[in-house]
Amino acid sequence: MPYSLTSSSKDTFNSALREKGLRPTKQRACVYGVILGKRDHPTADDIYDRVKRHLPGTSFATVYNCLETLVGCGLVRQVNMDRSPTRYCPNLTPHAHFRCTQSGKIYDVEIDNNTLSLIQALVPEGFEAENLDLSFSGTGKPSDN
Amino acid sequence: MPYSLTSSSKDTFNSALREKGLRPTKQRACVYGVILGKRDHPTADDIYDRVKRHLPGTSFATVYNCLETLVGCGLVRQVNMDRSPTRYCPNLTPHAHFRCTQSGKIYDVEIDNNTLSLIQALVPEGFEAENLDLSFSGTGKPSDN
DNA sequence: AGCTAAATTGGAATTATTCTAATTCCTGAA
DNA sequence: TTCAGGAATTAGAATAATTCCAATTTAGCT
Repeated sequence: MPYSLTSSSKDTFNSALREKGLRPTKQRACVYGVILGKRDHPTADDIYDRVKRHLPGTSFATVYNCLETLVGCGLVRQVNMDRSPTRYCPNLTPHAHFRCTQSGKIYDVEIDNNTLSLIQALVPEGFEAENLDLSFSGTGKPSDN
Repeated sequence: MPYSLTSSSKDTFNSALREKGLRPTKQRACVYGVILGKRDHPTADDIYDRVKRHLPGTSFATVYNCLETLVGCGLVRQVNMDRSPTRYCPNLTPHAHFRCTQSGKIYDVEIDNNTLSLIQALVPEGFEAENLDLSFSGTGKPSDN
């Protein structure tokens, strides 16, 4: 049973890939689907497990390939926290991350426009920032412990 | 010829370690010294090379151990940019980092107090941030290319 | 000086990720 | 519709950064 995307996310998916001349394969759709389906900032490993439930033959290399492709198409974001395995996130709005050092859980943190523009203004003259990463770590919700 | 710290940084070093009941060994002093001596955000590998020039017998494990200790004492900061090797920085003031994707160089970026407090205010109710990481990547100074 | 815990050492182990070469799959031109 | 050629996937090997481990050395007390 291949993973089924909703028709709206399938459109997003198809056009993002076609725009880059890439093929919307079932593996890519599945990887995208599992990331959209459970927005818990899964690692490549988590994603591999979930994808295998839908497409049992899928290899690790394919999961990594698909993730790279999806990131390249702007469909998902990579979230790197310290040295821990990379996590993936379908939230494309500008936002920060908070990691609870006790539970390891990662939460999205909204960035309001005012703060966002002040942050962007930190970049010195002559530098051009394409990417910004903001993350916090500390103790999270009491329910995490 | 063991690395010699200036007397003021030697004081900082000694008291930071003593405060935690740790010993100010020559390897630790040397690792701290090379990080202070060339503030170019070196990797563990870079640090290893530099330390070996002063204390030839030093092992990789020791460099990692020392770095962990120094970070734990608050003498240096770890800088993680994406998946690249961890870098180390003796600048303890609140600051962000900018990585030039062409040259790989990392620059410190000051954060003014106003922006800093707005960033801290992003952390939701009930969460307690101990750490904040802000980094940019993009094209840096023309001289880098 | 001698004891004890802390630190260092070299090398093996681990872990996430990337690479490689072979195979399979799509797509579009004939 | 077939088939050629590029794109994607696959399994497994390779890599790179970091951590672990057991043995040895060192430093700071008594």
